[in-house]
Amino acid sequence: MAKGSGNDPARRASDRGRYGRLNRERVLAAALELVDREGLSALSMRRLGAELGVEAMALYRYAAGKDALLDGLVEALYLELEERLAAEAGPEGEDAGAHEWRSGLHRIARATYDVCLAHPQAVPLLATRMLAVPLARRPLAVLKDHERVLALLREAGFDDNRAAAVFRAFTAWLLGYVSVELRPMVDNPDEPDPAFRLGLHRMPPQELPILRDVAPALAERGGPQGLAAGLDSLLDRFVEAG
Amino acid sequence: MAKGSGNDPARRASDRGRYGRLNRERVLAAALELVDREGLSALSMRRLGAELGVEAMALYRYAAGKDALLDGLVEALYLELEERLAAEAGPEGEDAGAHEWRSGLHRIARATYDVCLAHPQAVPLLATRMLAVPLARRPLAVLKDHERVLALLREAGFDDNRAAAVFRAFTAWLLGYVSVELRPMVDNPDEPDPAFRLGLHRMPPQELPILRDVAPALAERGGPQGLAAGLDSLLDRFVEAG
DNA sequence: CAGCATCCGTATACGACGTAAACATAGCTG
DNA sequence: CAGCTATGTTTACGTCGTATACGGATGCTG
Repeated sequence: MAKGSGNDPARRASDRGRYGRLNRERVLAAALELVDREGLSALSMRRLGAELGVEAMALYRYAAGKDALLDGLVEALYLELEERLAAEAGPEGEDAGAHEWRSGLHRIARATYDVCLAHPQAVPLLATRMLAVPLARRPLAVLKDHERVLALLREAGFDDNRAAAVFRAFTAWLLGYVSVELRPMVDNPDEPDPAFRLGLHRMPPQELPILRDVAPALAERGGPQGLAAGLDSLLDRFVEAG
Repeated sequence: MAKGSGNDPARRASDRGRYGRLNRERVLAAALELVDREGLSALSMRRLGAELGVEAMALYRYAAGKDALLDGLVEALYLELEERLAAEAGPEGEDAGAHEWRSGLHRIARATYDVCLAHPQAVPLLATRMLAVPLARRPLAVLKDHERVLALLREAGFDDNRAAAVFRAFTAWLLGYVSVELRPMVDNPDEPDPAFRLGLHRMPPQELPILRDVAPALAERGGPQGLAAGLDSLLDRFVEAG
């Protein structure tokens, strides 16, 4: 019977069959991939374990619990953001132009937008975990993003209070914008008629005349331009005229 | 043994002990109160049932399932918004000034802000359910809020596309602003020293120097003024100069 | 009032969930 | 090889959402 490491059934996921199968990075990557593929509600410890060819309890070596795992997902998103920012800037030094903090904020906003559109199913986590975790307990990648934004603002000469105000406006706009952008508008994607596709027949006809008219326009996205335009508006008055 | 409607123990909630104990309004009110008091995670069908002196399954007569109940909570928030708007305007007619659509948006924004601050534990629902429910399936009170905003914009002469763009910016800013405003910053409220209260000792000291400095300022709130200022910025460029 | 349909809350049960605790085994260290 | 630590498994418990079947109360019809 070959005394040892027999081939139990249910030893699926990885080639290197034996022991060092898992690590935090792999767990988080699998979790994010699962969420992207099947949505947040499909993410359970058991399911994620199965995805990795492992029992649920094994995951507890790499995340203290489900909440910590969700925070890990948030961290993964911010790590992806960090990657994108690093890749796009290339190995050249920082762009230290005179008023280039604005373009810096635009770059960060745009990259965040891209990450969110790449992982729409995970975006609710940004809102919910942010509202659950106090500043100092946020994942390191999140804090580094904060640091990056604040560094731009402080270099531009804002004092703490002014920098904080801009930071809040920047974050609010960015978070709100991607949330609105990702709201599902279509009720039945297979329907050819636009009104039915939006499911407008479900809405009370009398009470909502304007909404019915505007709904098709509402279903359009603002895109990155909308993001940038609003950001510019906020920065203009909030800052230069501050 | 009194053959019938004996006084079982566990007949707590309401005086009129008999049958018509429940209705949708009561269920939703109890749910919102429970969430306000103990947080979203305390809201389970069983727990809510107990709160009303009823078995969990009884709730299914008033909400098709847990998700529908959460949507009902969102609806309750928007009904409260509606009340506040009605109360504040008084019985006078609509304010039909020339460019008063701006003040109309400000009034709605402010009232929404107030409702959110009154129910901070429920705010994550706004983000998550909005990202889960397509437009046409949103609760009626939500749609009526949309209608109200769009009516202001259409009366002001915006065409559909322009109105939709302003609507999206308005919604994004509002939602993002309250989310940022409600983020927990304090790690340990009992601590007298501000730095410890924020839990700054938990953050890596070297990598986040600026964040550490700015954190106290970041912990301040923007308040209603911040909301109004940003909204004005957005409306200025987005609209008048559009 | 009697009979009956209808509404409303209960009882019971099932499968999935998060996770505590004890355990077994692989691979390193001496 | 002996022993230690790191890693994954097993088992178990309590809670969750909810499908289904049920019984008693309510209100309509005669």
